[in-house]
Amino acid sequence: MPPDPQEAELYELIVRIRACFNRLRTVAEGLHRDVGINPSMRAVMESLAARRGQSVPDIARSRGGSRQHVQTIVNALLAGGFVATVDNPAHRRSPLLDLTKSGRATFAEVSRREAAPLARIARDFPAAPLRAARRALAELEHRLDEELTRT
Amino acid sequence: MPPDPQEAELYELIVRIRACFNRLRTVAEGLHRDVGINPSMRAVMESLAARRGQSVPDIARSRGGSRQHVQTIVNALLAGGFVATVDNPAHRRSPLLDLTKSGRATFAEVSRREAAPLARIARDFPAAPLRAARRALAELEHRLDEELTRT
DNA sequence: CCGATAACGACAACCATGTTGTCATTATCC
DNA sequence: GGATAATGACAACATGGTTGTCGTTATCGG
Repeated sequence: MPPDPQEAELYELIVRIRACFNRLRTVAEGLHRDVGINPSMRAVMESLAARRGQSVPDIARSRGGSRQHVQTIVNALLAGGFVATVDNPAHRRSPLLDLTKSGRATFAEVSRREAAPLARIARDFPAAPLRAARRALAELEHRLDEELTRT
Repeated sequence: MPPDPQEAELYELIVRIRACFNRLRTVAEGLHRDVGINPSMRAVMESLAARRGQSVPDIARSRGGSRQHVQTIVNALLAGGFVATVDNPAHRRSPLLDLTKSGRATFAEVSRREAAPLARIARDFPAAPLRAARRALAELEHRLDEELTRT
């Protein structure tokens, strides 16, 4: 633990971020159990829910992942019938993707499942600290980006 | 995004937690590059720095991980000469562990490396929101634990 | 129009981190 | 002293990726 109080406070916040992240991940895993998708697949479905008709490289670019990784996720989604291909007028071999009816239903189901825990946790959560935390983490995120782009 | 403003705020906070976590992980990876250890190994070393003379199951219990996983980490630490075994008077086949001189030096080096980014980020960070964020995340952590122990 | 170049799908090979299960050995408890 | 729990060692597997390569397909500059 750093001696400087401000740094100690930041260090403690970082510890909390890690602890919360791990718990959030565990909760998210529970949400996705038994619906045939995992959080990665859900993230890609979210991209397609926000903007339909994207190709695999489109999704990879918008999400920052590798093209190959997104491809494997999309392949799993295709195998599960959650997304379907649509002819791409701009590229013969690179089809556009869209959620199927089943894919939309599964996505909605996961969203529905997460609503209850979210409401339970948000209920009576002190509003002002919540806002402050969101803003502080946005600032921290920004500073970490600066840290990462240091040459 | 949930319609309720309070839930939306919480949702946004969760998004920020994930974003910060990923950046923190990337920064941490940079800190460990070229010193021969990874963050997992460092965590075990931290346990040993805090209390020397623990056995593998001791560390596993205190850190919540599986015994086998800690064993693989400890094996890597032994192979790298970062920790050494000490005879365990209470168990012939389960030696106690201790950081070697090299292990202590490496641990100190990583700690030293992280001091600079920590100080840069903490510098001029608004103190009140930082405290509020730490407290809010502690509360969130607690509520997530309740969520996870729901039957 | 044509050639170079970039982007694409598909596939394989890895890698890292961590879990789970099993076995023989060793402590511990009744 | 005998049942039971704890331990090290090892294998198998799961997950979520990355990296590299290949042949094909668009795109852009001349």
